[in-house]
Amino acid sequence: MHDLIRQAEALCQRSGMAFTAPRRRVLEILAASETPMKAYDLISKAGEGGQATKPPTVYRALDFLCQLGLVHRIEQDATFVACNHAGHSHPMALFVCNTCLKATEVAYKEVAPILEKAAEMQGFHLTRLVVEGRGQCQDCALAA
Amino acid sequence: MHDLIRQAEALCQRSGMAFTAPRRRVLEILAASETPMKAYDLISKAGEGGQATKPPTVYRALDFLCQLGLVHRIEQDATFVACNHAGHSHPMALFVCNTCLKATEVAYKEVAPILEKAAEMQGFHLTRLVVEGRGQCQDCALAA
DNA sequence: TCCTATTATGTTATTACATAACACTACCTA
DNA sequence: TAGGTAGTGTTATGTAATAACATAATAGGA
Repeated sequence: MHDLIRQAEALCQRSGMAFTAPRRRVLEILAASETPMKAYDLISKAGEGGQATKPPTVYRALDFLCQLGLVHRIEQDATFVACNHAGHSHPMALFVCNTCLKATEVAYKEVAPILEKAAEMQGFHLTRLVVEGRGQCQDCALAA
Repeated sequence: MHDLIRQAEALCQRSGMAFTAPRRRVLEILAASETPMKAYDLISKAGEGGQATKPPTVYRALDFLCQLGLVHRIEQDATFVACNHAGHSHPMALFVCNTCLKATEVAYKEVAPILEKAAEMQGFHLTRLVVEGRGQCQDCALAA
């Protein structure tokens, strides 16, 4: 987890962006969470202790972190996860366990070209791809 | 478009479900729309003319139609489209044009097994898959 | 026929998700 | 030191979705 923060600092420094307090705070909370978090849980968590934290602050931090690839938004249920694979920017699918709600990242390197080709066949040029899933993770399968 | 309605009727009859007025209304509006629609646009559209239509009515109809595969929810932006390929239930990716906002459906038959396998390698058993994209459609590319 | 279970809709209210708009601060640089 | 840029703080509001409960319609069995 501290890795992630250090990585974020490095990444920002390299690209001349500021790793400011709210950005750090949001990333810390997400990195410490076992499961993807909803925006408003994040907002209240960020507000614990210190001063009140309001939606725009957190959403802005989330936008920033998503752009850097340090955080992913899971579209299915509007949650956010810290990215385990920050740095490498190959496309990642996010599979969420229906039981424990943890997210598993899976690379889909091989799949992207296929979808791009299929889209291109219909004249559609892809610029962004979202691959997500639901199911059961290993731990929960074993526990059942 | 009338095809879709007839298909819906047939589908409901076969499975003993009622193709009721609000369900028909919602499907008609979506089928007539060029682009995916937001829920609240749908709600106000459904309320035009006749009696006021409220969120739960429309959301219930949408749930129903989604389950039957007659409508898809696009997770990226929380919009809904009527399905061009109703009946066949092979998995479909939805690619949305950034310019005209129309959605293109693309089959991803070949891709599903690959992702399933990749997930399984990490012990994750997939039960639902979401594949969506953004980009530029053929018409908009030609127009540019 | 009448009871009852089921299925679906109507309605009110509320919860959850996200952003617009504007004021203010810090910092860099010309 | 003026002005741009990037970021935060704050208020208010817009947009998406559902909980909870009441009501209506219909089908099946005694």
